[in-house]
Amino acid sequence: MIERKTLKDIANDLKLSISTVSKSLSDSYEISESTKKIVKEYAEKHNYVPNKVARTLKTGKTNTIGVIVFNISNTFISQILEGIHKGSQDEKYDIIIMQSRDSIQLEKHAIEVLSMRGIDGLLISPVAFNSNYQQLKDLQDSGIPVVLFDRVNHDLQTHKVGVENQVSAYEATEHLLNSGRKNILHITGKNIGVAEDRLLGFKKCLKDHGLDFDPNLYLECDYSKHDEIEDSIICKLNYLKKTGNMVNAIFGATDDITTLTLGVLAGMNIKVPEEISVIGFSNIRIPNSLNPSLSTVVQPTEEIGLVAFSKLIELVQSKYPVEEFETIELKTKLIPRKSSTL
Amino acid sequence: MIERKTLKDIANDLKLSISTVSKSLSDSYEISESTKKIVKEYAEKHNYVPNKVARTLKTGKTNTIGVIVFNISNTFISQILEGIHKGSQDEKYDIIIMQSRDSIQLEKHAIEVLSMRGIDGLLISPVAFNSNYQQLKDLQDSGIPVVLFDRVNHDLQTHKVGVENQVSAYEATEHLLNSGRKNILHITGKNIGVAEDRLLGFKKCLKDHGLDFDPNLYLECDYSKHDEIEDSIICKLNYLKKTGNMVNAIFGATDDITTLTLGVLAGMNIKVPEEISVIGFSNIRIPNSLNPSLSTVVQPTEEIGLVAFSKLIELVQSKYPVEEFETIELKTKLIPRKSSTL
DNA sequence: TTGTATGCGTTATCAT
DNA sequence: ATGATAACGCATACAA
Repeated sequence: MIERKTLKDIANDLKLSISTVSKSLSDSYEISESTKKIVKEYAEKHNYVPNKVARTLKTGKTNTIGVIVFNISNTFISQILEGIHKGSQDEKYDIIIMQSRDSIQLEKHAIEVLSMRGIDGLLISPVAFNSNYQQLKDLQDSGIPVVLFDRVNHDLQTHKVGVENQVSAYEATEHLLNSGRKNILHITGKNIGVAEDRLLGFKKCLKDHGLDFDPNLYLECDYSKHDEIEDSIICKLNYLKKTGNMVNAIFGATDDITTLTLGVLAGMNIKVPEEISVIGFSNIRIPNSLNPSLSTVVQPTEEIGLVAFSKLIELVQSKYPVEEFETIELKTKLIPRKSSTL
Repeated sequence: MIERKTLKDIANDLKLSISTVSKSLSDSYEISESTKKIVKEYAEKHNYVPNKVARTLKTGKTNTIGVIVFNISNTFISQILEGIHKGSQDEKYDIIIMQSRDSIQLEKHAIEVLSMRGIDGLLISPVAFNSNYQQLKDLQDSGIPVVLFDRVNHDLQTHKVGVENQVSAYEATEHLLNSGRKNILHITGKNIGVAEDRLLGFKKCLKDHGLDFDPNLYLECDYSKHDEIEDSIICKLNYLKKTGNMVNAIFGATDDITTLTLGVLAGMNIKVPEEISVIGFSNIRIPNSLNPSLSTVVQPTEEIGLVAFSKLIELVQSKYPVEEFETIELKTKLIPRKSSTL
């Protein structure tokens, strides 16, 4: 077992003082070139690694950013994380990722763990509207900036980075209507911070096309009970069938819901798009050819991550408290495929 | 801006000593119940959060595990991370994830960053055979245990957690052969730690069926140049076509390669499985119905993560240096679909 | 039962 | 140009 060298060790070995060694390694102008050279070479040779923990304790800066998402293995999320990661590498920040699994309790716990451990800033896609508002506010007040991404429907005053939910939903809906499908079931997540605007866009589009929104053609799934989503979709479809109100299109408001819906339809032996067209927010990355039955609203996930990260760093590095916050809405891309264009 | 309270602050406010406060909060037997009560209530009220950085500096334990993977947004990897995360939550460990992007240089950097920051252990899926051997060895020697997962073909002496690569490849190959496809192109990654065994299984199966391995029907892609993989596949297929040696099946040795191959085939307008059957290692989670053309070898990703994590924690928490290491090979599942069963 | 003092490895301030 | 020393927040051995 080899112990790691500290400044003290090097100082002893070289018969120098700790501060001389420290300054040499940080290339201070106070130290002579010759001494610097000796110290640096010695450090290199014994591969000295500075203890970041000690440095953090001293400087108060952790060079770490906390990220809270509901599930890292979700395609959409992992693409955003990719963007965050890219940003972090340029800026020499480390990233600690925690999962909320769409539970307010776990989200709270994640915030606590991160705040204990010490972070310079927090990126969060909150579980629900105003979830853990007070904790996030306290964090901000203690000097740790917070930036919201993806699910930005939250009262916290800060930068928010998401997509044009309303517009995107409007366009997707219009696409369905234009292909002749007028009975559209809207499936969404309960209280998840993007649902509201997407529903608004959906409704607005119907209205603009002279159609009424039918509350029966609306299903809200509980994300915190993820396992039950499929069942509730099946249930809804069966109910509609039984009441002679079967739809000819489905609008999936999130990545998860869209994918699950397709699975359910396949399981029920309902042909897509012949019987039911499907359009949905989705970022699954598979070749078009593999996935002919799904028209998608694609979000610029990596960009969301990158932008959110850089807005956060802006706050972290700003010398004075920031008062003016931005809400950034990135554009999405509508990709029509066979599922909605018979 | 509200400052966070420290032990010192509480001690001052309560006219107690720092150590009394410290001991109270850790429920020491030395402190009277009444004092403990006062301190705890005060701490709770001002929501005191212990400074983990300081604690780490003192105790030497970070309660953090480093994880190095080549790409977090890869489906396969993110599923493994999910498993690691699950394990870590039970054990109260935090996870720091770094990406190597299949570059030995970046992998080295990741190891350095993690070791600077302080971790109690490292989980790594190495870039290549013996990549950064010395750094990992040094880490081990300095008392930070390392566990390898996924790509376990590496000389480092430690626990290794992967799947039965040889057996899985054998079975997948046999599946192709049994469906009558004998001209199989094997596409794999160069030097990535799972390739070798999968190729061995492939060859063995051919041999057992009285077939020779044709070096022309073999393509090795360079993962560190990810963007070029598609081109090299296209190139290979064109070459085979030109030389009148066209295959009727493809074996994809990794998740990425398999997906890319399908994209390429679609782009070239080659019908799957009519013209070319495809079977591959793949963990993309989409309903069967969406993905009828791909037979897969599915790996127990979450289990890989969980097992790797628990083996690491075993090392982290063991009082004495461990000498006996295990190589764990989990079972995979072959899922035949239309792509290989005309 | 409570308090004092020390050190973890840095950085930074102030001598020399 | 180099060195001595204090401080970051906590845990802990030891003193009272």
